[in-house]
Amino acid sequence: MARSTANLRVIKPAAPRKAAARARVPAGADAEVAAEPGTTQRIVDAITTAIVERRLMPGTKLAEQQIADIFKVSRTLVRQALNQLSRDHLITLEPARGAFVAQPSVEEARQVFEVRKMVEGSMVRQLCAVITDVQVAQLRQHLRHEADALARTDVTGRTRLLADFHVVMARLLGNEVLAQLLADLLSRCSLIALMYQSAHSAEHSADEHVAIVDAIERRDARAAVKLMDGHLGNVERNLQLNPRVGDLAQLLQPS
Amino acid sequence: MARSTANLRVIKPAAPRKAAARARVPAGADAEVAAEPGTTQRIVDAITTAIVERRLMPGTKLAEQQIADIFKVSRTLVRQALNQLSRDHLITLEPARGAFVAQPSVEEARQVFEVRKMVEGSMVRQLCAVITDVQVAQLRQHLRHEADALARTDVTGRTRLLADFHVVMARLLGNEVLAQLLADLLSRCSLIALMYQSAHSAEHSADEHVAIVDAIERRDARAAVKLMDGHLGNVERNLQLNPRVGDLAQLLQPS
DNA sequence: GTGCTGCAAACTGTATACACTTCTGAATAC
DNA sequence: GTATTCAGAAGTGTATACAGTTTGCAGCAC
Repeated sequence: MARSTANLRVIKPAAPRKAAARARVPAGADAEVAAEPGTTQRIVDAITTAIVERRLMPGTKLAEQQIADIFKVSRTLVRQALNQLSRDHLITLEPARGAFVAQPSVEEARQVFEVRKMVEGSMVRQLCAVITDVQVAQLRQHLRHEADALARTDVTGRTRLLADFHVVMARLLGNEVLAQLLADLLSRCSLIALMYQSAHSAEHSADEHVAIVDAIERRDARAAVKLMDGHLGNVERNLQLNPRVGDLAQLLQPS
Repeated sequence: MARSTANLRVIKPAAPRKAAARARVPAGADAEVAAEPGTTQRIVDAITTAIVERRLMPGTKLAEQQIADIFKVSRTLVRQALNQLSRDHLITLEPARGAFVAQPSVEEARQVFEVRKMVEGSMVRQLCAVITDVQVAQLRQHLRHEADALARTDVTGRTRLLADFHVVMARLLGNEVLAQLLADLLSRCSLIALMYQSAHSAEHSADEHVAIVDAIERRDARAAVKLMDGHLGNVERNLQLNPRVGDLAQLLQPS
């Protein structure tokens, strides 16, 4: 299938100077981040969104050559991307068998939400102590975006914004390590939601976000923590944490 | 049964280097995978321990071919390992220039410790609520190991055990997601300590561990959280968070 | 002597080649 | 007709080849 080399050389550079992909912005407000069209990253992003937007269902096999053909690159780059995705727990790599869209177990889902409660509870408490009025306004604006997406029934944007809410709070603390950690957890949650969620009840989540911001604005740490904890509990409870597709191992367990 | 033998390739010469730093188990599936001495993982472990044991100083360049020669493999596997290490923040990959042992900035150090306080505070509180007497005994045993290493002035083992203490607690909660998250943070802390630590004051840390376990045994959540927070604060305060080698950018900043 | 230019060695980034494993399906045995 | 075996296809794991970039040094201009 490999057509002769010919001139498949796609000169993709055009990226003159690789900017700071690493979030290392000490003092200089040199903020041209976020735009790294690295070839591998492009593949990672494409597969990630495909999974999150439910175009790739859990358990789907991701054949290397197939993906390589799609992106017009060699398997080398595809393998790099798959490795990265596997470290994000979005896919699982089975030795000598290939890559598959991950099927997080019920137990894993439980653990992820437990960790989120720990991290985000502390985060909200901290936020109440140090947040400025300007930052509260930023949160309000995010809530407005959520409402917009909800009104437009923009499912994709809505889902993303609801998740981003949590990352935005981390960013407000100026803690990039925290933000990245939370982003990782949230991508896993996307997959979990995808597997176990019946009805999305997005308005419910958005309302709870509003309540949380209200508490933060009042600098009422205790209430904010409680609300966040309840919010995450609701999201988790909203999942059908009963075995479903792909959980054959659990379905056939107690025979 | 054995068709074409094919013994022209010695896959791996059974290197007995274990170092189960990060076990890559699918979390929900069959758990007979336990020890996978994958070739790539062997390189990752070797470099990791070399960094943590201060044989590779921050800023050191890691040339691919050089490492490939050492491990008698091709650059392909070395690159995989380097990618993994870069995601663990132990090295940084500079495009077209190579891999270097990371030099975490002071700001990054601060953020990592802040996250640790958040996560481990919640963890200890949770632990007080659910821990069993048997598990308390397990913690005590770990403390004993710490004391042993201290008595033997086994620097390497001591450092590892002091870090493991925190992961052990995560494991006691039965939360693998939490444990892995913490393990990541701790590996970054090793590097941070390596860069900024003057005197180790290991006994001090060990004593504080004892106090934490005491509080946990009493199921005194408030005290345990406070002790853990103080402990992490002490560790952080013990660092010389002033610019040092490698922080030239900061040193030359206000010119 | 100092500074610029350009070439060559070394190294990284990507593609391709090849070995080995898994899977599928058809032919064979019962 | 059902079960077993085995060969070919397809796919993954690793090595190697090749192209582009960075870097260090030598040579040249001034």
